[in-house]
Amino acid sequence: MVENLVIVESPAKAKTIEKFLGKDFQVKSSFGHIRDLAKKNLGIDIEKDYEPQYIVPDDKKAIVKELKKLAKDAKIVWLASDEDREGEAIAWHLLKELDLDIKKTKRIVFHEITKEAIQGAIKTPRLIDENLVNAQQARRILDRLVGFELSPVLWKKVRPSLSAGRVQSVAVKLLVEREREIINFKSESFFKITGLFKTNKNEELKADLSERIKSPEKTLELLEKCKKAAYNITDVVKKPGKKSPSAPFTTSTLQQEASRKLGFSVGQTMSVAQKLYEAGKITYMRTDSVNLSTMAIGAAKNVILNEYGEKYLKTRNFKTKSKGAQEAHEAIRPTFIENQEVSGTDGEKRLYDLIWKRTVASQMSEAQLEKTTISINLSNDEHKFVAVGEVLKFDGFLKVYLESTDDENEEEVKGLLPAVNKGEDVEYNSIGAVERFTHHPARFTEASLVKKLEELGIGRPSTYAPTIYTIQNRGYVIKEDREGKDREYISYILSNNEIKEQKKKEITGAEKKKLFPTDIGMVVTDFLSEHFDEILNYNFTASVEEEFDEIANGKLIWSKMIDKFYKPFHKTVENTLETSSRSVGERALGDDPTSGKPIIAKIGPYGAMVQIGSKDDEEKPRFASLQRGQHLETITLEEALELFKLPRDLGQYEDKKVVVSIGRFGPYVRHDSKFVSLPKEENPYKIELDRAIELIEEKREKDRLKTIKIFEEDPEVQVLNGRWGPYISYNKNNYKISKEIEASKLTLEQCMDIIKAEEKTGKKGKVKKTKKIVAKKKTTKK
DNA sequence: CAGTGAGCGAGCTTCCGCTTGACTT
Repeated sequence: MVENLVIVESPAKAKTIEKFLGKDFQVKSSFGHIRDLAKKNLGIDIEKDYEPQYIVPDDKKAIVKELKKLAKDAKIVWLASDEDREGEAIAWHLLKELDLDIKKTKRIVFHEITKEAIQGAIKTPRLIDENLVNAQQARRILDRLVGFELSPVLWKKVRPSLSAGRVQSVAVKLLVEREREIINFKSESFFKITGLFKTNKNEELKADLSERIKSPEKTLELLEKCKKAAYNITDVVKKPGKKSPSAPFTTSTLQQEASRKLGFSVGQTMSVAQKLYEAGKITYMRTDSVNLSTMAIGAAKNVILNEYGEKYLKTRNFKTKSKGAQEAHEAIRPTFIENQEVSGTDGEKRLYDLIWKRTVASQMSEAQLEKTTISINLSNDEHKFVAVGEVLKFDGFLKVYLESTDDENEEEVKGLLPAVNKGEDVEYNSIGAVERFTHHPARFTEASLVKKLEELGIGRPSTYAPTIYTIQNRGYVIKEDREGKDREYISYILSNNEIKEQKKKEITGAEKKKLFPTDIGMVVTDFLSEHFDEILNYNFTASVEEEFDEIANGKLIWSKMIDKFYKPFHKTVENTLETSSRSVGERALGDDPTSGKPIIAKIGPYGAMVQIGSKDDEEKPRFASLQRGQHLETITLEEALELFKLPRDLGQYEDKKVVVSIGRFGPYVRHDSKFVSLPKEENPYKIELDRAIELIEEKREKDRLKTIKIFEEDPEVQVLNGRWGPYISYNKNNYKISKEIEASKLTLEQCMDIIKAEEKTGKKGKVKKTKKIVAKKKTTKK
């Protein structure tokens, strides 16, 4: 029996700490929260002053049972969860659920995982801070009330299974607003004029005109002047500058840099970091702190002195800037900064390398720069050319690490300029004017959205990645690449006293791994903004956080705070359910020229669609789904009319009609009540009979190859060849055949055995996971 | 692999923050 039981949140942490504490201490992990609100009836008793109903979730039952037993046997139980709101609540739940005797229970906290810090914590135990626990309960209850009252409104007013919440709905709103800014953005063109000059030492000097010029006429006018002008250097200014290293990584900055430098999704970053953490290679990866322990700074100092010398050393402490940071952990850093590399997968190595460099660089000296600005005047015009160069005088931390930026406008690398003197004359070699265009605000990537959320104080390090996943999973947002479009632009070149004009082409607007709001994401955001403006407001989280702080300071009673929010909120929910109409994002596009009926775009039961006429007309309305790349917000009447050109009758084949149309699985050809999907490169609006017949024949051939065996005794049982190898089809269900069996030799009896065997095991294990899919199939089949 | 439509059916869906595995496709 061990006298002391220490409970922390993470098992990896437990393992490390156990080593520091010696034989009398057993360290166990709670694996995060051990209780949560029940899912039935909100899990909150509104009538009883919002009394929470806590239960232990199924996947936590085993760990609770084990901890309970160990706690019973221990003389002292040390609750060592993190020192923040959630950590305090975990300690309190443990106290309650494990039924701990308050006299033998002690609450301790530490900020860094070192022997001294932990032994120090053991010497200074305290009581559980009930106020802080209450702040957490208020947070939890508020989120449940918002999520579980808002989501059902969406099920009734927009579409089933949708979700809304304090965090996710705001994340989607950010994307929707940005997308609309982009849609409404009007790009303007201007001319960027760059001169290549020759100094009297025959060196080349590149300089840009200090102003943009809007019209081609004005540009040409200026170029004409340039022909005749004399050029003189009127100014050479040298200014020292410096660059400082960024703070060590937090969860959010790690996600951003891994996205920019390694191309990782935020989910990928977190799972690779988790692996490194579990292997003891880095500190905890879910943190909002930029703080390094004194031990870590000491280790970084040694590394820098050994590797780069004293000139490169400058230790510092960084301060957290982000809103609502709770700083229960250190920044993300290598556990042993001496280790510049680690073993592991390619991803682990690369992420570790990034963390190592960022940590070490944060304790290095600034880079020293010299910025040179050279101005060149024209003898016959007010405009002037300016050349800016930057020279690195001392690299400092840049020797190790340079943070990248989200800025997509590839700025030219400024380099060294030739040595020139004020008053010196130069001549031009050539002067070019290129038409450029103003750029719409950038679309969000997963990582830049996390950055924005963090700035607004919405969400926590442990939820950034799951939130990004949820909004994609619910269909509010899609991450994808989009192809750019061709754009023409004009370019003039003046050389040898002659101006030449060229029309050039470039590709613009291409997007890679960007987040786009979907039609449903826009409709839901509009609906929520209209009825629940308060919750969608970017400041909502910040303002409730202030109140949580007051609860934590004992200045506010949590149930009062909840009541003040809930009463009016609940009224709005009821009001909205009663009075608002269904929201399908309806947009009128104009009238159909043939029938004169109005054409509208809206969300239908199967996604975005266009419709001619309405339900109430005598004739049934006609429907067509929007195609990939088309959106409710932007589809035009012309595009809609195009969609109604289907189904198309192509003619006859084998005395039966051949019809091409688009169904829920994409474009298809129908012939003799059989369907053939069109391959991607075929266009249903243009395909002709000959090609359709080819496709029909191809499909027939494939079907012939598909069938391995059909049993005469029972034609329902078929052995078929599928995408993943042979399988058995029976009563519209499919059953896999294990690899050891040769499919062509199966007998009917053997097939039935396989079917029976799978139904047994299938029902036990699968039911839970496939529930959703089964339910969906039912509704779509009928 | 199979499936190619535009609200009757029964019952389900959902939140945010703490933590890791156990599952396939």
